[in-house]
Amino acid sequence: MTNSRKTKTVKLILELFDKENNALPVIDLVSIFSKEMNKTTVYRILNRLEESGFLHSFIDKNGLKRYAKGDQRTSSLKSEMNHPHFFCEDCGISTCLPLEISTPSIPNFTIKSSEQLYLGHCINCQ
Amino acid sequence: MTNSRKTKTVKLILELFDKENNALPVIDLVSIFSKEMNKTTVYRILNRLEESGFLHSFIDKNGLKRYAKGDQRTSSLKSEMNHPHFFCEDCGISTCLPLEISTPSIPNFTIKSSEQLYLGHCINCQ
DNA sequence: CTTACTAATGCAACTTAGTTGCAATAAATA
DNA sequence: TATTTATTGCAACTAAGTTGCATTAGTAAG
Repeated sequence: MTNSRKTKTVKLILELFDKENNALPVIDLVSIFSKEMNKTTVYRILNRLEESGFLHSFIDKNGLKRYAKGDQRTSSLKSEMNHPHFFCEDCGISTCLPLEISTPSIPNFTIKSSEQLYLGHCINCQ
Repeated sequence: MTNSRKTKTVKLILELFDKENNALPVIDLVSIFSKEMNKTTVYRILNRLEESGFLHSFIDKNGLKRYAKGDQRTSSLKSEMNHPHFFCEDCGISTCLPLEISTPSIPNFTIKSSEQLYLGHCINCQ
């Protein structure tokens, strides 16, 4: 955490993820904070928070980048380590799923990691 | 197959996928065929070929749309029905993996389908 | 509590993937 | 061969994300 300054803008984003359990698209965060900071700043802060392990990201069904809290790389919690995400086709929310991913072994391929996205309906959209 | 004309451009794309077993990004197809057809045409033909079930698509790790042959929805081949894809982090090729996907059941979620992408190294990049 | 250093920000301009409207073209079929 | 209309080309657009650079503001040293 050497090269990391607790600026006002960083604090705002950290506060939001403190209470936000879903994975949010960057463009949504840009508009949420459009009054407080520039979109470039949002992109760069998210990038840094991912590098430092506070957030992780994935590409959703629409090709949009989403961020959620937690470190997929170094967490000691197995379910956090490399988990699938869920995407509600009705309301568009996306969450982390507390499941472990089993990596298959396939001849001719060396598999290092995976991205798994489950699509369907969340509890509010049944 | 009612509303589908065998135009020169459609034939070119069908021919390519006839010998292409990997999943190709649309932008690559656009540049491959830049002499033969407009990029709008490429997008629209791919769209139609997916609707008609000749191709299927997914979003890759970079958020780019890729197409590969085969129908994920109605195939009688189980491995073709809803399968994971592989993405080589070295050379960027992407292929379908002949594996079945097991959909987990999770309280509060109704899961309809999934997108699974495995990342690593292909046989040429070991 | 100043000063100096430099990470972080804002802004504007840019890139890249993908989309849209519309007039022109060319398959299909009658 | 004529007619119908799916398909195409083109140009202009949208939307997500990136880059360069001058300015601002955390932070740590004095």
